[in-house]
Amino acid sequence: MKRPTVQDVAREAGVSPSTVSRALHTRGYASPDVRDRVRAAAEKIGYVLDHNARNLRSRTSTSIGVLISDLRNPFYADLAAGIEEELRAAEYQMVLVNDNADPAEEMRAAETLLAMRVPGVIVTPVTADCPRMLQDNGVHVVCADRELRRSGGDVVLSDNKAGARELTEHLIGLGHSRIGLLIDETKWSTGAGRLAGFRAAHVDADLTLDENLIAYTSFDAEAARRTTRDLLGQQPTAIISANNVLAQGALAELKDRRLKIPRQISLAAYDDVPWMSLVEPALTTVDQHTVELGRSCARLLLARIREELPTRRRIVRVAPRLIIRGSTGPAPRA
Amino acid sequence: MKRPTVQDVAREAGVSPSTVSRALHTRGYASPDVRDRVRAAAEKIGYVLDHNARNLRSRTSTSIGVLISDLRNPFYADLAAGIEEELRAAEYQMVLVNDNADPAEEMRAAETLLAMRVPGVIVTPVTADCPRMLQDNGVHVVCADRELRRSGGDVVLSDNKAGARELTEHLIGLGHSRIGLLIDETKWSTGAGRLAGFRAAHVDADLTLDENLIAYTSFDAEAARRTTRDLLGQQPTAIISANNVLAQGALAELKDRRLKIPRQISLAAYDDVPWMSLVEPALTTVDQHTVELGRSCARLLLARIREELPTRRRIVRVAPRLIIRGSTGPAPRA
DNA sequence: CCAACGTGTGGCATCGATGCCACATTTGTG
DNA sequence: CACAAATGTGGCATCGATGCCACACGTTGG
Repeated sequence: MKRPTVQDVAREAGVSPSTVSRALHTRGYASPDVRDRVRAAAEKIGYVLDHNARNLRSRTSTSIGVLISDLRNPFYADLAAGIEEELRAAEYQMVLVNDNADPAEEMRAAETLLAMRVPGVIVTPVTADCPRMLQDNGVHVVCADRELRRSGGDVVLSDNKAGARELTEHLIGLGHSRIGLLIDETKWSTGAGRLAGFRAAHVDADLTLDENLIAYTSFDAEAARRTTRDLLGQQPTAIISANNVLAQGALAELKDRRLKIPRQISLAAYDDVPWMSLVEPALTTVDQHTVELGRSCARLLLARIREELPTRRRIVRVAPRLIIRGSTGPAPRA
Repeated sequence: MKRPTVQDVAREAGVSPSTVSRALHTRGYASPDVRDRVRAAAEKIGYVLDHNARNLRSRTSTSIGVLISDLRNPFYADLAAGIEEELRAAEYQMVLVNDNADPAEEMRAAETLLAMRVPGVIVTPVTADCPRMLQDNGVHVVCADRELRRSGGDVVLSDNKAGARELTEHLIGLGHSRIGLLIDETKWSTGAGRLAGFRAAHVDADLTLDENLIAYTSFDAEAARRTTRDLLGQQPTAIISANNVLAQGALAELKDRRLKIPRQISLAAYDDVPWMSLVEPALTTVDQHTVELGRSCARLLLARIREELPTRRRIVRVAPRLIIRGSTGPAPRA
């Protein structure tokens, strides 16, 4: 299977290969007349640019690496969709890799991306090693959704603290004073921020927070369900789940116990995903604008690649939005 | 930013570039001793292969194009996740493009993939032109989820007819004789198959199907909702929605009307997605094994690329599975 | 003891596009 | 009208890895 090259187009159009290259792909001198002739010739013989050759010669690439944990989680899917949309508009391609939140997989993927000579990578980092290694090799990095200490690279985050605070305030405003928080991790900025917002709202309202109401669990609906069961022993009148996966477990447990939401207990979640408005009652949530988060990542990365940004590290914080639905209501009387 | 090349490794290890290439990447003669020395040298100076150079020279690539409609739809996300999983295991990369089911976008993406010299593409085709064009250019194509007439290429499908038939039989078995079908398209094999299965079940049960019960709508939850409203005028005792998006609309409308599911009306859907088991009552569905569908696509494509398959076009049909949940029950008495 | 062989290594051209420079041609200016 | 500047075009080397061939060994068998 032999495809035509610039040489062939040159012969067909009666010009030199250099001219073909200029006329078709790179900007630079080429008279309108020649441009048309070259374009016609290329069209006629079915010429298609070879990205590998171009990338090799010009030491660039229009492929961008995207490293996420799990495409099946709507959060990551939305993020990827936003990224892809923006990249496509800029004539870039997205190389998507699932790392299953496994440091080894993440590192392997990063090495592959290095080999592809991608100019940039967007990653929801598992380990600081990965972004750092990429940067050490001259690849621009944007960390999405979380910030790892000393990982380097630009960052795009949801303003977790503000979102969690607002959500908690909403519940406090409804008279809840024993609010349970279901959370999986607090080492990354994501969980840490949400926890901080939760605490801050208590402080602001002069409420002492019973530490037993903070229920640590693992990133898994089934585990969240068991943890919810334990948490209910602490007699909360409302539960906040720190992300969409944990919310599934919490909801399952509450329904299983036939607890009336929100009459007997309120439920709310960080990270709005579609099913949350389909269940009955629909869940009060914090919408992270995940697709927009993805778009921001891509825009930021492209700006970096084009060297339009000052050297200084940039941190973009996307304001979340509280969506009040039916799952939160006044605290029941004790 | 200058990275080490095979030349540098060769110098470091005291061998020739050819030997480095053989020792590190290609199979071929290289004594264990030299292999180790080369590996050590590469490690030491931080050498990373350049895929562009390799691809150019060897006229291959380990990137695979994946062309889908909408990553935000869990069906496509699962498909992509399955594909990526299998590709990653085989040391291939996934270049993912959303075409928004737009023929022009699809074609543009296909051209980009040609330029990348990918050896294969997995596509949920919008137009037969796209797979055909790719094949004309020597790219292996696997069509996922649907078959377009004369599009060429291998195909991986859910056995839509069998699945729809089984689902319909389940409802007929519950005593339903007026079953509404909410469907968006019947031109592609997907919709056509589901409709055929729906009809076949009626024939098998000696039921005459009232054509007014087949409600055509567009691929959009809001439209599906309006169509459901109209469909209810035909007095169905059960509704089947042909995919997960339409199911959202149908459910919303039934809930809005405060119809008791399944006491007053049963609801079922083709294409199981997570929210369907979270709502109350959980939806009876047909699980397409979407992730496995994706894996199959990737395996098939890789086998093609490795030329392990006979020339003849292959059609893989993945058997779906009926999952009975709470949303379907006995037909109400007339 | 020498031919035939197997094994491991190096040399060189090559994949296709493009950056850079030299040069030809046209246009503008004093 | 001459000379400088602007505008196009072609030639050639180059990006980095690898396929292919030639060849230098050491081994085996007649």
